[in-house]
Amino acid sequence: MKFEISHRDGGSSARAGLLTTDHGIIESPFFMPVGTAGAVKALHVSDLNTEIKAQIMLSNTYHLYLRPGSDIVAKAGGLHKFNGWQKPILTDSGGYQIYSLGAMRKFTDDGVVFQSHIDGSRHAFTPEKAMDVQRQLGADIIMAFDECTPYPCDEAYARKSLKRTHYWLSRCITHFNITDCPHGYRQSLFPIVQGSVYPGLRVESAKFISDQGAEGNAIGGLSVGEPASMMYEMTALVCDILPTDKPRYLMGVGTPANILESVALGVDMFDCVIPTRNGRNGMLFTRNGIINIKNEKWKDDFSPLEADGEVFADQIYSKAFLRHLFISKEILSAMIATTHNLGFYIWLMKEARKKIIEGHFIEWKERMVKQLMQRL
RNA sequence: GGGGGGAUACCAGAGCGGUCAAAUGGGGCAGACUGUAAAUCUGUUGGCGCAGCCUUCGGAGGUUCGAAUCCUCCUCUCCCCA
Repeated sequence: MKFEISHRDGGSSARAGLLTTDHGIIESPFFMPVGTAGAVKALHVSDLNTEIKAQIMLSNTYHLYLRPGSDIVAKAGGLHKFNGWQKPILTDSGGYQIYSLGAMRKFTDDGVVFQSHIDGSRHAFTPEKAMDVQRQLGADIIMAFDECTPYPCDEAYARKSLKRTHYWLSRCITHFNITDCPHGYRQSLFPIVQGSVYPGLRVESAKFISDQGAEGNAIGGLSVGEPASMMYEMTALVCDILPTDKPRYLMGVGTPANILESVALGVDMFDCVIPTRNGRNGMLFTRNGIINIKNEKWKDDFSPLEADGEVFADQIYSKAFLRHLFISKEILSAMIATTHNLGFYIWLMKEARKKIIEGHFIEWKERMVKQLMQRL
């Protein structure tokens, strides 16, 4: 994998670059649509590729491990062959999913013992296991096995957890280095900075992560309920320490505003379920602001979803029609909303990149943040 | 013609003397959702000067301290037999 920064914004830490993988080149900064179980919900890979023009998708180790099983995906020849997506893929290690299980899991220093949310069966994940499974799945970028701390989280626990995440990282790297991708192309391992909302821990973690010399670095444990200002503060702190010449990935973020603010801080990669999940629940992100398409006010608004939108659904469908589909619980409602929202997110990243290259990202960002987050 | 049910809030449908402004669904309206246990979940759905009051359970009377709940008549419905 290769990362080359071509442009830097004058008024912020934003940068534009190219990330090269064995499945293609990605223009940064970029957003990764989330396809938890190997598919972006309500979407064909052809639409993700041709219409939405996503450059990379994200998938999940935890989910694919439980179902259909990483051996099945490996037998298919890896996730790209299994789901038909030929561009780059990133898999999350499963740390976050297991954290989300709440009472159904238990962390130990060796790893995590958890129960499947599907059938309650018991499983154990260790750093080595997370590497093995991700080798089998065959994503271009794989993530270290970490513990995502909740918010709030007391400092003592955050410190203990951080120590564990760092210990696990060492084991991930060791195991990663003695294994190979069984599908004949290269994979990169990204470590994850933790430390909750404690500056001291974040700095310590960012230094430790930087010292690993990975091809890219991630910031985790944010956007878990803390105030946005705190998230930006931690992100800024960490970005100042992480290597400049390596891609930075802010995990799980976020709203259009969150993303633009973080791009300004020097983040290159994002993923979030908001455009897909909220889309399925009737929330549309548009260039003028946020729409709850289920609201009565749209019932006779026959204007297109997004007059200047680049995705076919933006032009073809009206707000009133999409509202009708949602109210009628038609499957197409989820497809249209997902297509629109992801199209919007990808467009937003492309615009951000353009503004960085032009050198006036920050002014544009200020204007967009206000505009994009207002409720229509 | 004879016999037997039933009429409850937008709809369906509980309640069968006080704890009922009235269960539960659906529908309506609104909100939430940030490395997806989510095509999910939550709130709300008679009125008002809203920790209280007012008007509601087909209509009109009546019994009772007190009725959606009991009695009488009326109206409308549904079912069975001729």
